[in-house]
Amino acid sequence: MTFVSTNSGLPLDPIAEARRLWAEHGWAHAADGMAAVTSLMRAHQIALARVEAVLKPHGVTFARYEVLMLLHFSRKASLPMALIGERLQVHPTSVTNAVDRLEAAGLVRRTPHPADRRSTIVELLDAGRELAEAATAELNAEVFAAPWLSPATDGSLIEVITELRRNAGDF
Amino acid sequence: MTFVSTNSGLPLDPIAEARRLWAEHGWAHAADGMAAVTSLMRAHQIALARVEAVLKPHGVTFARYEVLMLLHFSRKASLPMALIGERLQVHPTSVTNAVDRLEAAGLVRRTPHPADRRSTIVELLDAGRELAEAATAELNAEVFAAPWLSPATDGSLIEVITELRRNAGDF
DNA sequence: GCTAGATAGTAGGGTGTCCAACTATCTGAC
DNA sequence: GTCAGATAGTTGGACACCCTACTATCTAGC
Repeated sequence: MTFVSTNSGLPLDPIAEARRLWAEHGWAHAADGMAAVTSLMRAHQIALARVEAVLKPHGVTFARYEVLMLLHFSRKASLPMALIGERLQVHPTSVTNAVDRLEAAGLVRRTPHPADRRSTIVELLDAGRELAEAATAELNAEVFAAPWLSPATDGSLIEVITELRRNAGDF
Repeated sequence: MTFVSTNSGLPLDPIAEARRLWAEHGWAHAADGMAAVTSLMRAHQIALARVEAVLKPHGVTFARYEVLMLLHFSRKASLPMALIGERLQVHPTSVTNAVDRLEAAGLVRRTPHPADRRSTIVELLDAGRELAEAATAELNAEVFAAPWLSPATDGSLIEVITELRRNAGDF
């Protein structure tokens, strides 16, 4: 919900405007929740755009970068598909999709699980590791350590969302 | 980034784990930023899923619901395509997409702009207004006023994200 | 042992977002 | 007045995500 009344030429905050309208229509009890959800949507959009802009020259998306880093941090640089989906909290089909593309790019490799023939192991290849390291260096410098989230408040953001995730049964 | 070490059987917070790994790898300066961005991604996923679950029986998605509400709140229940994209902060093609489906569902109608023949006005139809009102009532009750965001902290969430958006030049 | 139910992965379908390119139209500078 | 540049909207393509359905395989209960 990001509405702005057209009364003035001043640059209003669309979300604050929506919250005001919500309250005006008798939904004051839900106005904060609406604003919180809408804020989350927009913040996600902003954050994702920044991350993707850095990753694009490296030839990967954030979803695929996450898979590479997950493998990079695992003991043997290899994990079953199902575990990847569980850790990244995405649907199995999303894992299939990401691994398809990573494999086509020569960054990972599918290997049959030695004991369970239903399972498929994804293995990080050298090219994938190199790309992950280079991308991480740039991501850290350009996005994660950048001051668009002021140091004081990003800790607060993490805290609040941690509570939200806990309430949602995330962990 | 949501990684969990496989050491213990305890349900760890994947994001806290990723932050720990980031710090261990000498990226402490970027660990909070990484955790903040990852938190945003996950929170968005959770919030969107809740909203979409409520809207699904009404036959609309959140993106289309936002268009309906924007029209509902406008003076004449009609707005140009371009203005919709600007207010909702999405790409023009996303507006085209949403309006196509809303129009196919008989919820809105495209009308030529009387003065500017480049422009197209989107008009809310009765069915669209009714759907928006019903969906809002349920969304308010089931999601926006629900306690999955504790009343104390959702205000804090809005504040932090407002600052983030302001730093991003959002308004 | 054998079969019912759970689990792993994939294919197909639907939706949202963005980008690049293209048409049509408007606007302002000369 | 004309024409270059800006603006509105659409089309086509790439990606991500989810859901449903389906195959293959494992596991547990009888």
